[in-house]
Amino acid sequence: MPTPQSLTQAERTAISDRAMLAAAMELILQHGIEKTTLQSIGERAGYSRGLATYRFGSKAGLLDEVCKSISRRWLDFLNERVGEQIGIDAMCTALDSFFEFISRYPSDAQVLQILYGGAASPTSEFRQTSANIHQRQMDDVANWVAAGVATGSIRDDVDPKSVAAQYIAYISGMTYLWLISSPSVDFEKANDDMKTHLRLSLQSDSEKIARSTK
Amino acid sequence: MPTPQSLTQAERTAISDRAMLAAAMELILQHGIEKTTLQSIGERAGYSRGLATYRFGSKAGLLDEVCKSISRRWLDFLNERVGEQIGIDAMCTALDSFFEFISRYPSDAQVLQILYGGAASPTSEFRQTSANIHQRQMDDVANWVAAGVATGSIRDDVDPKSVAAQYIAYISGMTYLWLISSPSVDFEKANDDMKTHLRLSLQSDSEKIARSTK
DNA sequence: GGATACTTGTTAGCAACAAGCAAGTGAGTA
DNA sequence: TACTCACTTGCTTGTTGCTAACAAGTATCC
Repeated sequence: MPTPQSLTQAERTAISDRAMLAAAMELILQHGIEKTTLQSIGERAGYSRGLATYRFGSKAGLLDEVCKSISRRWLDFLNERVGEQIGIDAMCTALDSFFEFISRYPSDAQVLQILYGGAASPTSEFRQTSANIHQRQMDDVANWVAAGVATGSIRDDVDPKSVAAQYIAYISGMTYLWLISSPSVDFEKANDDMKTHLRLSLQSDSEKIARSTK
Repeated sequence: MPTPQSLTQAERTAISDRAMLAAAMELILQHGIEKTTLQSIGERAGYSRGLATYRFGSKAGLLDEVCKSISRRWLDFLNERVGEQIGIDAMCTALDSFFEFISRYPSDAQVLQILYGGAASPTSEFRQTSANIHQRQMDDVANWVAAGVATGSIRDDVDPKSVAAQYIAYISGMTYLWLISSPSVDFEKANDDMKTHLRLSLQSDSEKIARSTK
């Protein structure tokens, strides 16, 4: 048994793991992916130059973990807010949530987008991770749309999968533009306009009447 | 003066330049950015291991050139097709053109998207290039929208810059999704739906009547 | 003869792996 | 319960091959 001031093996790895993921995020944000070295990550986390390689196997393995770790936080954040909503309401809430996430945790959002960019390279070992996350989000949106069609709030001639692809593409592209040219893109205004356009292009006629007579 | 079978200095650089850019594209497509070496580019182009470094100064310099070279082809392709169109017509034609470009020159489109991804990294020396290209495209779209508003075909309560950002974000995001998960994204169908949604959300009421009575 | 395209020599830094060290763990014994 | 000793696991250091980048040299053009 470890003494009070000592740690179990599991605690030691948990601590070093968190320290290294945090260090990796800082360094990626400062210097980008290619100039972030496994050596600097280990040392900034307070360990030796070799620990990052030992723990994550390779640079790609580490980036994959950072990617998964941030994605998990984002998906939890999103689910908390969207809850059981469906249809256009869910899509609008998700847009608001995304803007809130970007405002509250800009570092997380920036690093995630940088990693998604790196995942575009063929043979990138975390391309699959990015593809899975995007696919999962598209599936969620497609379900919201399908449910909206089923309950009559969304026009029945829209294809849920196609709308979902457009919606995720919009968010992904908007985040990219925000990252590479922050000042010239008014994310919040674009989101507000997007919500208007979502209603204009997806809402069923009956729903339009119902909402206008309120 | 060079003999018939010999070449002028300008011709020599033009030839080696083209050969290296082509080699770089092939290698990036096969192995991704980080596993593409300046040595392999020079050698695949039929030269020594050092020429790529000598000509482009650095790896970032070379990637920047590849990025600019493909972007130029795409923008020419687009301008040929959109011509003097404005408003929703220009936006729809641009969507069709983009799908045509991706279908006819998939390698160009893939490499360009891979490079845009790499440009997301801070300190990436071609981040500015990507920002400029995206900004220029957004400005063009904003002008189309503004012209559409001016001629009455687009509702006058839309903000051209905001719509332009959404439109470019959609194309950028869609290309990313297409790159990382080709089979599950039906680009053509999404584009067709997008054209419908553009009309539903942007078209002015007078234009809707005019088109429906045709 | 000078300038320009291109090649070869060299160096510092990196990822990745292997071998070693140190701290934690758990079964057996009394 | 308390101690021990073999074993496991976290972590560090030594090393190698590869790469970008630069400097110095050679060949081709002007």
